[in-house]
Amino acid sequence: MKIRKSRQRERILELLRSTEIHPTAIWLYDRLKDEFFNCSLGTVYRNLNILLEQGLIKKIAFGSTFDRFEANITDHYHFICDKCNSIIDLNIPIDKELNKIITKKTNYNIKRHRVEFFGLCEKCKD
Amino acid sequence: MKIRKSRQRERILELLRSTEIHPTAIWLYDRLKDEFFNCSLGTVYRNLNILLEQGLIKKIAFGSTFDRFEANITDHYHFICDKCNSIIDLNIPIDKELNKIITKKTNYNIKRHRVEFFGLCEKCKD
DNA sequence: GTTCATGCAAATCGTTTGCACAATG
DNA sequence: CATTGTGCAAACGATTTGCATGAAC
Repeated sequence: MKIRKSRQRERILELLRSTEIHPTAIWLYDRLKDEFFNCSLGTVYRNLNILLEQGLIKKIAFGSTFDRFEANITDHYHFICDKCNSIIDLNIPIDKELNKIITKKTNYNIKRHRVEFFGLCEKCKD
Repeated sequence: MKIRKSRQRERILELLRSTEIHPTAIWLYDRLKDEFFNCSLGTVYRNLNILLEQGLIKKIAFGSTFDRFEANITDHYHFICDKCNSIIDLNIPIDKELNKIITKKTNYNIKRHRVEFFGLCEKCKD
């Protein structure tokens, strides 16, 4: 199955690349409507899945609640505000040795890890 | 609102304490039915939420579309198998200094962090 | 006896999917 | 023109909720 160009998908990628807020599907949908006023949420989800398969974006999954997406595909950690739930990319190097260290300690063959830090963000801390 | 004793809730907690598989709500429901043959999924969810509020259990919300639960409320890291999705408690000390270190580096007031390691478990690695 | 918990079913939320039509190459 | 993408609505899976009845205290 060949992937064709689509103005909607291009715009979704642009939107994701233009923001740091790690949007939800509906957020993208709301923005997309400004330009494609009849577009549907289904289109957003379909294109998000295509972009994921293409490795152009990443999904941040939180169990049964909603997913969030980001175009920053470099490996990085997140800070998540306990109050407003904003997600912020952390500009700290990921610990490449950790997988090896824990592999040795546990005997599981660890390929990658994910870290989230929690607390109150700048806006919520007062 | 006062919380009363309930045999169903007691059993759910027992079930969670007796297993290491980090069950889903339906898994608990299936077990609960053996004893309370008319019980409902709603009851399971309601009681899980009460137990969560009481701090007697924890919810594992990431990685998939549904939540999983555990009665091990001590702070610990998880290993998650990429193939069979089993979740295994890691018996390694959590890094208590990390919150402070990252607080200094980022200037966010970090209260806690969570780490998940991914790879293939014993059964799936071959 | 008052109030909380349950069972049941309907409702909700995020996401996926089937189908007829529109856009791409 | 052959095929993929879209809009729409219906379907889906996990979880929540409203309501009448049952259990706890």
